[in-house]
Amino acid sequence: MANRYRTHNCSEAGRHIGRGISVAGWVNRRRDHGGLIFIDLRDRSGLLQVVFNPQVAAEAHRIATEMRPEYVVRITGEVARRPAGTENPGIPTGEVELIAREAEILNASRPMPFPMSDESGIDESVRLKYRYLDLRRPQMQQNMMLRHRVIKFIRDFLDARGFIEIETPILLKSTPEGARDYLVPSRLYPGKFYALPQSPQQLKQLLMVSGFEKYYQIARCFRDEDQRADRQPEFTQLDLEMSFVDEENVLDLMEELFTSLMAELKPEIRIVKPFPRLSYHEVIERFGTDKPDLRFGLELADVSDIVEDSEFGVFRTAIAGGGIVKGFAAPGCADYSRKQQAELVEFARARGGKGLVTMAIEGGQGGSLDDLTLDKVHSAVTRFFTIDQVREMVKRLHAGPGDLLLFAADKAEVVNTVLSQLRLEMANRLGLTDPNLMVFAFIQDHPLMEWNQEGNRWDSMHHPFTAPYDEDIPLLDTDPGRVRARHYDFVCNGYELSSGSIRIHDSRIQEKIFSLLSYSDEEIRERFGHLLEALEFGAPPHGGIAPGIDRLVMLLAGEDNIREVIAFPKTKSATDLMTNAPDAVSEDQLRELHLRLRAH
RNA sequence: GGCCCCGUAGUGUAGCGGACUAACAUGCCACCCUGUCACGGUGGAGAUCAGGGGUUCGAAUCCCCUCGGGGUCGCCA
Repeated sequence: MANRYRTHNCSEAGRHIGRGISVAGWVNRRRDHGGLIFIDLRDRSGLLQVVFNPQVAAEAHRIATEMRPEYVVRITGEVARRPAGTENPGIPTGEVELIAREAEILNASRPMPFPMSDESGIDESVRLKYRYLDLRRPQMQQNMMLRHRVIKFIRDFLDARGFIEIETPILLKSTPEGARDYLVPSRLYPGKFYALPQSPQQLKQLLMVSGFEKYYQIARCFRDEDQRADRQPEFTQLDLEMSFVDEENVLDLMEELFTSLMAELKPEIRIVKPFPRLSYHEVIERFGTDKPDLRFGLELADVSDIVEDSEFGVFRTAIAGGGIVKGFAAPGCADYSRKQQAELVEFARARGGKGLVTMAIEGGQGGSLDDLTLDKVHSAVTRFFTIDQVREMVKRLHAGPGDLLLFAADKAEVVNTVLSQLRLEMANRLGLTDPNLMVFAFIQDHPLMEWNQEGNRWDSMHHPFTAPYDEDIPLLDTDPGRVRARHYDFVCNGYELSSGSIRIHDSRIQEKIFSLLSYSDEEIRERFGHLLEALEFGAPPHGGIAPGIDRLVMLLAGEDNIREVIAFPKTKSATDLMTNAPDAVSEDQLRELHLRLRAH
């Protein structure tokens, strides 16, 4: 698009040698030689060197002396091949340069609060305060473009398969279960509130009742919970729902979508096909978490049966108290120093463990277990075990000489939390987290409900609309904890990318679930009446999934927090450092909304 | 809500009880420089050491509180 500002962008210059062009952009760098001045001009497409020669264009040269980094300028001149020997192989346009004839400063700039080019760590609060400048940096520009391409790919992919994108409201009714809602007070109805969607869950099910059959939406979701590196108060999901499908249809679609997306956008990253499908119980057992990083082994193993009769009181007590003892082997780490091992113990304590038992097996890697003697087992607690017990443990962990064995003993949840994190830590230390490998996997067969000790009732593991397997339905009356959900998680490299399920389309089963969850008839009618009613008007069997876009783009971009792929993210404490939101509002605004602030 | 890490010129760091009148790099300003590309050279300005309180003869440095940023457990159907 040629206009009064420019005829071409920087990256196109190489194709117009010998011709006159105009370009516009930001001054990336100025090199003033007293006579000659060089400017690296930057626009979205890249860099182009501009030469100002006082003998070629005195006025343009004079203007160039006033230019400073990040000034916005327009330059007209001729594209020329650079003199032999002065080419710069470091930039794509390094073969050519623009000989300036005419220059105009469109806007000046104050000095930058932080460097645009330097990749070194700038305090994130400074970046967030000047986010519009942070986004000017090439790295952030790339992240945003990648995000755009991911979303564009998803839209094209689903459109080609007959999906319809439908927007759903941002102002909804609050549903107190699940995450904490963001609330919006109603002006017209004193004392009443809208809630922002935690996800368009119920709406997309209703769209299935409407007969759209294949729906999707790039949906903004809001959850008022504490933040993490991979969690923001508002985030974006690919929300998707289909009618007349079973699990395989949804999972196959996901596998096809993500396989083709990777091939198109990140061909250099390897993936594993077909995507592994593992049961919930299996991944908890093997990895201690429901979102395992499958790029490496270091699998956990339960050794409770081996050590329950050992002389080691800590293990015996844990097991006697209903707990377990699990461990895994860190290959080649038997030479960890006392201090390094103490670090690991501290790591475990910081994550809720009472401690950690380390056991170094002396000897070269690959050595035989038969030669193992207790004096080659270096641990503070070696004396409590027989050589047979140690051999069994080593064998159970698929370990051998040269390895460092790590054990935790406690309630199962604590052991799994500690060891799953320690597993990631050791993988990082051992360099096993390959950035060019993404292992997508599906986790299935979660329990439908879990017992809530404090509330003395059953809670949904996922949400109350998840269907149980048909064959497990009788268990709803006898043993609800054993009912398996037609639920699936989609995980990648230790992140939960997505949750989904086949939904309940039978109002009687839906009512039964609600009553098991200890909702009163009135609560059910009040909160879910519209959904139950809808299920009575010819609701088709349906199911869906909702991959998190932020986490996906984060993984594709090689970033380790989602703020790097969100244009204007909030801090860990849910504030916006640029606009200073949230902020107080005027008394007038409050009055209009029928609100009065409580003293704290 | 718990635990942990961080806060020193615009930016990134050093300094970790006295030699600090706070150093280095970069950025900024001025001057010099016609083939640089992280251009080079000379000179200069720039810091209530996050804020408050305490310990000490003496605090950027040690302790406590607060604020801000980050990580994590709980939480996130």
